[in-house]
Amino acid sequence: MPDALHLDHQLCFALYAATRALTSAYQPLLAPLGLTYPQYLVMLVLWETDGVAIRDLGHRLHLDSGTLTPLVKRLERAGLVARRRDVDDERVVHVDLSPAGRALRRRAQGIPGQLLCQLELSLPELARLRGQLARLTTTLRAADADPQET
Amino acid sequence: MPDALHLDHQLCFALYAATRALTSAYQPLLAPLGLTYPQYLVMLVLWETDGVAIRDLGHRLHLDSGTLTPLVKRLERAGLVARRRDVDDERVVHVDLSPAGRALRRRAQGIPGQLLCQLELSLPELARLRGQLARLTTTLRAADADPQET
DNA sequence: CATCATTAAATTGTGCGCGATACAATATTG
DNA sequence: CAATATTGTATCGCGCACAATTTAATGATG
Repeated sequence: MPDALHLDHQLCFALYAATRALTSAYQPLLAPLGLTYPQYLVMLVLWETDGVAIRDLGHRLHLDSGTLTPLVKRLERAGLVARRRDVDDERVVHVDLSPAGRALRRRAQGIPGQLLCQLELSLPELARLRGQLARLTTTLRAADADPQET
Repeated sequence: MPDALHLDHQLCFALYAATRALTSAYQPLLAPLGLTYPQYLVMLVLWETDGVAIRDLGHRLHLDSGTLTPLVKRLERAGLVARRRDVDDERVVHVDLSPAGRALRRRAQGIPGQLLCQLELSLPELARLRGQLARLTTTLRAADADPQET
């Protein structure tokens, strides 16, 4: 029946379109800082936890090394971070903020607020939406790890 | 204050992560059909509206020609569609389903149902979430077109 | 009729996102 | 201690996503 394929479009596509719209909205705010949206996410983690291992960056952001390695190298070329091998386990690479990387934090302070205005959502609505999306992500990851689902 | 940058992480990142989790969930279902997720979206439109112009595909999916031109060419190489110049306006390219492209529709019928099971959401929850995301997308696009927002 | 602005595609370049693979370092097992 | 398995990065290739530029065709204007 045609309805299923049409409804499906409405469902998964809404998420897909919203993400692209949101990252587009970030772009003009991040461009003055010289950051892309995924780079901004990495910087958010670093501003919370300087010196984090690439492995843990991947766990926090659900990104693999194939994505993070070149991204972090671009941040390094931009002078925002430095890479450092762990002394005890040389497989592990830590990412340290440079002074410029730390300084950038102040210029990023206003971004969340500016975007919140554009969203035109009440804080409860926003919290609810965020919770639903987080639950959706968890469910999908669980289903992925666990093949047999109804 | 640190909280703003942390809260922002929770908000925008939830959307970003959910989208990647959802497209990952589609992949094993689409791989047997030889389709990627964006290609699947294009096929959904074509199954509804055969012969649609690439321009109108872009409007429906909010994707530009830089994305759609190579994507449609890959679908053409796969034998699912054919490209055709408009006779009245040769700038316009129409995309027609091939017999194989039309036949693929039947094999895609089960996909929405299979994914719905993995989501573990009630239909009202799902409809509500979809509605919120659609509204979010509309709001962000409007803010983009209309520079001055509080 | 010639010119010009507009529009639609195509092209080019950068940056993800991720599967697959390779490899080195560590941990585990017999 | 030696063989094996696991873990963390790095590399490669493909497919988006999109900005910027180019090309081509249309319609409008002088």
